[in-house]
Amino acid sequence: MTPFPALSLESAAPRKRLSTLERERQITAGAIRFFSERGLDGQMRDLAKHVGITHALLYHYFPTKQALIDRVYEELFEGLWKTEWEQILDDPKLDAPTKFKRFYIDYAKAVLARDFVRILVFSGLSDRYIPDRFFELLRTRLFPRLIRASRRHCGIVSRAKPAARELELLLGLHGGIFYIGMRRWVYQQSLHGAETPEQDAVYINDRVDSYLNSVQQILYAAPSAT
Amino acid sequence: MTPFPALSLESAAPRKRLSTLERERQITAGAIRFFSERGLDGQMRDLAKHVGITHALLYHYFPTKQALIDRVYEELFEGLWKTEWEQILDDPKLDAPTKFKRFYIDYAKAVLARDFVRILVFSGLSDRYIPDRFFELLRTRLFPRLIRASRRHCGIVSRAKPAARELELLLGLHGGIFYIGMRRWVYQQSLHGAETPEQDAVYINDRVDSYLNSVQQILYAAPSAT
DNA sequence: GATCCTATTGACCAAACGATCAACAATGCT
DNA sequence: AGCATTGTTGATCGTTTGGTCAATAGGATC
Repeated sequence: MTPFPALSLESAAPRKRLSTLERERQITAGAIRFFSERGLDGQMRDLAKHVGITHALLYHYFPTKQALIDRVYEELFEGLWKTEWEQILDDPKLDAPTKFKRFYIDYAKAVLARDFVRILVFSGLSDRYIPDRFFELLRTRLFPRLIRASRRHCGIVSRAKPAARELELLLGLHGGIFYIGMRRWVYQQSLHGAETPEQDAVYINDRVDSYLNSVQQILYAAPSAT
Repeated sequence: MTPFPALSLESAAPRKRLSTLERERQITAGAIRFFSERGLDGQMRDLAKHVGITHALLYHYFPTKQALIDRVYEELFEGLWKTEWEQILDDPKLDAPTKFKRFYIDYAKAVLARDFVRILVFSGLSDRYIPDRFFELLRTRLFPRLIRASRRHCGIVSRAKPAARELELLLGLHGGIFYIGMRRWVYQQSLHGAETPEQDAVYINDRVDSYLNSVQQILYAAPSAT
């Protein structure tokens, strides 16, 4: 498949003998790249080539393939969630549009990254380890805050459990933003030109405006719609 | 993995000798189910067990594994796109909300099906065969019509090529709807109770309303927003 | 520069994998 | 009933795969 057996990170053949810590980091980083590309079924020998070592060495650092995958999961997850986001969403001085936009623009930068999106989806299709943990975060730390902000935006103070329609409309926004990552890193369909964080911010702002401009009317207006 | 070697479609061990056509259909149907569950890396022997035959018989009907996968791709794609959808969206007598809702509710029933969603994503992560073809459909037959209906809804008659922001806001709606399928068939996170087509319709209607209620103001109003 | 420590490797194993083929056994035809 | 057709299987092949291990060699310490 790959034209060259050795590759990217290394120039050609860096020979040998790194410190344990350094090599371990190198393997972990290489594994994240590799498994995000090939999937969790990627072969250990291919990964070894990718890192520039023998596959036997992988087993010196990780007792089993699953152990390495677990490490990849850890590495990918840790540092992903910024408590700073919760501070933004809890800040009583900010209005809803500001909260949503600041949060989602930064969230997109962290979460819509290639390695995370692909491994999230790979894991979803197999062991579901990442989605289970990730949605636990969203369910407990994110969605309640966004619902609260949405309600306040509409002049509602209730702290009642979100209704299904409330949550679903929010998930429409959330999923619409995640769809940017799906198209970019899974389908690899670019539909239109430049893909910079600045452009993403424009699109995210529009999506947020669309949600906040209509949520009042759709969910909390007197029962008579369509 | 699976508790029973033989399974679903067959009662126990249906012995032998089906007509060529019948067996081929059985294999194809089984392969769709099987590959949508295990991914395209699923083993031929497991698939054979799943269908209730020997894996050698698979090679009697399909010369190679790839040939079978190609067949799965075909089968999954054919009959998916209903020209009826284009008729709805082209009908000058319908207003935008009706068009969007009728279309997306029916579209969701066909496209957000388990097998299609999972194989779409599996394929996206590997050979991208399905996403490439599917997005070609969306790009040429769907999005232009939805943009046209959106513009008309806003009192705009231009037939100019969609601007990036126009298309992206629409993709926010589209992706938000597809997200229902992702959560259901990939992440398998059910966040809240019942998952019936009727419930889906409610959520889809809300999403469509949210988009159409705000698109005018966001995209086509005098330049002064936030 | 000799010595020790251990990071690194090549060779190897058993199971799994896609693929092949000669032999077997239903079914239809006469 | 007998025969030809062909759907079906068990055995087998060559390769790939995760995993093991004894032997090698690079670097630090003295």
